[in-house]
Amino acid sequence: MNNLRNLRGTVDLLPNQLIKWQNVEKIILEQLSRSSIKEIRTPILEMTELFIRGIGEGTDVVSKEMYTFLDRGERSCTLRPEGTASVARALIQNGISSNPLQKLWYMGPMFRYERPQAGRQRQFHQLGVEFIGYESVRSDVEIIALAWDILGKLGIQELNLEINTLGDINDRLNFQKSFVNWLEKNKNSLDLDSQNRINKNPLRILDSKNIQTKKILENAPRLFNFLSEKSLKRYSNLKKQLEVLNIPYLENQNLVRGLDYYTHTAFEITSGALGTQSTVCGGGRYDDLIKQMGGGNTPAIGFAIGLERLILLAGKELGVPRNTDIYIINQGLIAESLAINLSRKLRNYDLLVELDLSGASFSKQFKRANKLKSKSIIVIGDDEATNNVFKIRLFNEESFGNREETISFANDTKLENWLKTNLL
RNA sequence: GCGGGCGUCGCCAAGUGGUUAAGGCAGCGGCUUGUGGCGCCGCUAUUCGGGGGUUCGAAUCCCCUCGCUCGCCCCA
Repeated sequence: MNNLRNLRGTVDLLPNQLIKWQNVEKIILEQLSRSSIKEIRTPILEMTELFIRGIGEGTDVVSKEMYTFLDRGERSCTLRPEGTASVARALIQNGISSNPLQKLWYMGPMFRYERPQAGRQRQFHQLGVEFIGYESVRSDVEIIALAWDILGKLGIQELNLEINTLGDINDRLNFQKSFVNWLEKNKNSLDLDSQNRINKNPLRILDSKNIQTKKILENAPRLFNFLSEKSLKRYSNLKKQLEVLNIPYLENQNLVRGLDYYTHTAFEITSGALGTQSTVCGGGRYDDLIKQMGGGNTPAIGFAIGLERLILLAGKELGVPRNTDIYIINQGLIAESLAINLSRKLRNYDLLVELDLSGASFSKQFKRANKLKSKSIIVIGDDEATNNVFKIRLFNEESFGNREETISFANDTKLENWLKTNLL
């Protein structure tokens, strides 16, 4: 056996799997286009510094999950672990001030160096959407609705939307001060991971899954109690509007999400069907990120959907391949070129045409046509080539046996009529 | 990074110390090089993830290693 293998945590997507991917992507793209959201493509490779500054040094993603290496010029490069930082960078670099309001999407591979498991790979794919320059609650609602609708268009059932608010920077700093204080006092009761986070990333302790820690946290100060009037108002407006749209949500005060840049709204969409990695969509508002990265004061909100997880959730019917409409059986030099020409003509009718290129025996070619469940076949051999005709017939159960029709290559009308009665 | 499970053909597998490593699916060839579904016949692992050891003898026992997988942490 071969010792040349793909890298751990990467996968080959084979033709039969890609049918489902392509269908899912098509549905997504249609919905994005209808929502007037424009595509942006940024490099997969960026300076390491971008993610450290954008995502935050204390985050798990940056501290232990990045695919980082030195290039030949000794520059530290990183394969992007997420898309928002790159988009922000691209906008700043290309001068967003000329158009501060933009709705953008991107789709592509992301990389995180973790142990693979169900629903988690080192190279995975995300669809990301970012609304840049929008501050209103309406934009929060629209972006959540968009994520919700994309999942809906794919026929995915039984999703849970969880929401929370993290307040603005001041709310957060006030809370953090008091929270860290409390944590220090109760340090010994916390699990080890949480103890280590006290100084690095205290907010993340909030959604610890350690049972003991969870219990102790019940008595900790709550972020919610540190929110300003304005932040609270914003949050209740969000909830009201979601209710108007009939989008069901659950409030989860422990939902803080992993990245430093979030402010106000944070949300997640999960599905029980995914097993332990249940999040299919995660997002939130990041009003300070672009300014922090050197741009102007630009509020923004976005989300990312994990495509692998989406594919797991999407129905089987999206993975069904399109049937061959016409299989062209051909043999002999002249027949070959006639066949190629005919296949081109037929494809103009948006038919799926499979041209046999093997030169194998007729019976072999028939068997292949049958294996592909082709709806019809065309036969061109020496006899036909000599007379400048081809034979065509349906190839299903009922038409078993010979009921061929002979059509001249010059007689396009007859061909078109046959197609119209039988295939189109 | 830490736990659990597993590694026999492209896929699913039998085999648990004794001459040639079942079988099924898929694939390829033939019966049938001008007409497909069925059937029949044949071919496809000197080798059991890799290395070392025990033994007269190992896919089967032991050690190491690699890989896959599920879970923890965390995320998509």
